[in-house]
Amino acid sequence: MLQTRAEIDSSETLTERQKAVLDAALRLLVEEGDQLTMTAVARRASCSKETLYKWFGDRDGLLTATVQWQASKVRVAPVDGKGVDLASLATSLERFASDWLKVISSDTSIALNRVAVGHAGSIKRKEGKDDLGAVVLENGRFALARRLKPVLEAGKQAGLLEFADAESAFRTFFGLVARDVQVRLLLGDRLELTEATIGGDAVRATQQFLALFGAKTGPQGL
Amino acid sequence: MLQTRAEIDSSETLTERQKAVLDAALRLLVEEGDQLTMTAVARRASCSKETLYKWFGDRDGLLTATVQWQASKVRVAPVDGKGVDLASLATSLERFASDWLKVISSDTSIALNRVAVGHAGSIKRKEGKDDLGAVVLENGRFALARRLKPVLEAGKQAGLLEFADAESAFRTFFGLVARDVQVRLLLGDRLELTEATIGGDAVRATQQFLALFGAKTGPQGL
DNA sequence: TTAACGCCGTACCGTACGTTACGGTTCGGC
DNA sequence: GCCGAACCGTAACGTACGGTACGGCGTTAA
Repeated sequence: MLQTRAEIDSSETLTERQKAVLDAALRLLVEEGDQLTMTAVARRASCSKETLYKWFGDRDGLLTATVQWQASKVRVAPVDGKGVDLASLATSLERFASDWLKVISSDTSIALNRVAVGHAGSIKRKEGKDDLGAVVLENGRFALARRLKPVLEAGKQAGLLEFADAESAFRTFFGLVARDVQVRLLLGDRLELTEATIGGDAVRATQQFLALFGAKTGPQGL
Repeated sequence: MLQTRAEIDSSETLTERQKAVLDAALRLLVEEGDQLTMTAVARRASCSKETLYKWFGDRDGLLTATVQWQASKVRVAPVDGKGVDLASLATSLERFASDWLKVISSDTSIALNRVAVGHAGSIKRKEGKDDLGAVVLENGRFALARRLKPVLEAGKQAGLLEFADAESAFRTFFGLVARDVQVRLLLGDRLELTEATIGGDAVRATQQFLALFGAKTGPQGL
């Protein structure tokens, strides 16, 4: 009974106790991987299974609520694209890139994406049933696009960027930032991203993006 | 030369009957998703469960054999980077991009990657135990790198490309080609890639890559 | 002909887990 | 102090599935 499209902010409709339970489920998910059993959650959260079923309906409901709960916690700070010059635009892009790399390389994100991918492989869900993959996509890749596109548009208005389609430009930026990182992590590849490498990758991706979509007007070489 | 462990080429050591069984498992994997039960495989392949266990040891062994069997089938044609001029280089890159997009958007690849991702989430595997994620990575992303890098190096030798690190250049190319496609597909996003869009994406990714890494010598505008 | 062998089909076992049921405890309201 | 609601802990139930055992059948070979 929670959400279909997952619009409602979880932090509103949940009691503190329920949030604590979902936090426990989240921790368990990160630590134990797919071994997320109802008994384990109940034990970890010091609550009864009966309560779990009353609150979340069934295992799928618990999973969905957990994913949405995590999603409601990572609302990233929106970057205002007001004073747009090349330096501030680059800074904004680097910030987005860095934030995104941190997100997709976090244990929580990896665990959640693993669950959602596995969930998408089950065919039982009827049309319109809330599936975890959609929730993760909506709060991950699509949320990023929604926040980044205004910045890109502002850059275009200011004559700093040139592109026909913001969606296409965003996807290129996405590719330049993420490259093979997410898939490798999901497949279990060790690949520790330190603060330094993330920062370097963010700068590199931003430079490449600007090289591809930066306006050719003005005296910028490269 | 393909895998780290499990070097044996599947097509060599398997009998025809065994290949047929693995094909049945593969089909079942694509159709039913994670509902790959031993009983279902036995029924689909018209063999007994006892035979499955004798041949593949346990469920994990069957899964691994299935993944490796599929991997042994998709040996992509190696592109020879001999006569290197800009046009042939671009054609090679477009070919790689197109092939890769076709692979990652195929039902088989999606199903296999889903299984491998789920597998990577289970923590029970002792160090060195063959895990599906490594096999998929080795035959996917890393195999692509092994085949593409010689082409990149040849382009560099011919003065057509400029880069310091082939690995880094490859990863950028990878990002420009795949962008968000694989993650979205794994998460269940509908996203049909037609022959036309794949071709267009391959051309775009190649142009962008050449814009970033193409040598600045000579009269090439963009 | 018959003995050995490989494999199919199926029944069977043990276990893990989702789900339900129930007794006991805490707590707010009257 | 009493009642009811909410909740905890745990036992119990049903099922699905990995894994094993066994009888039967076709094929090969002595």
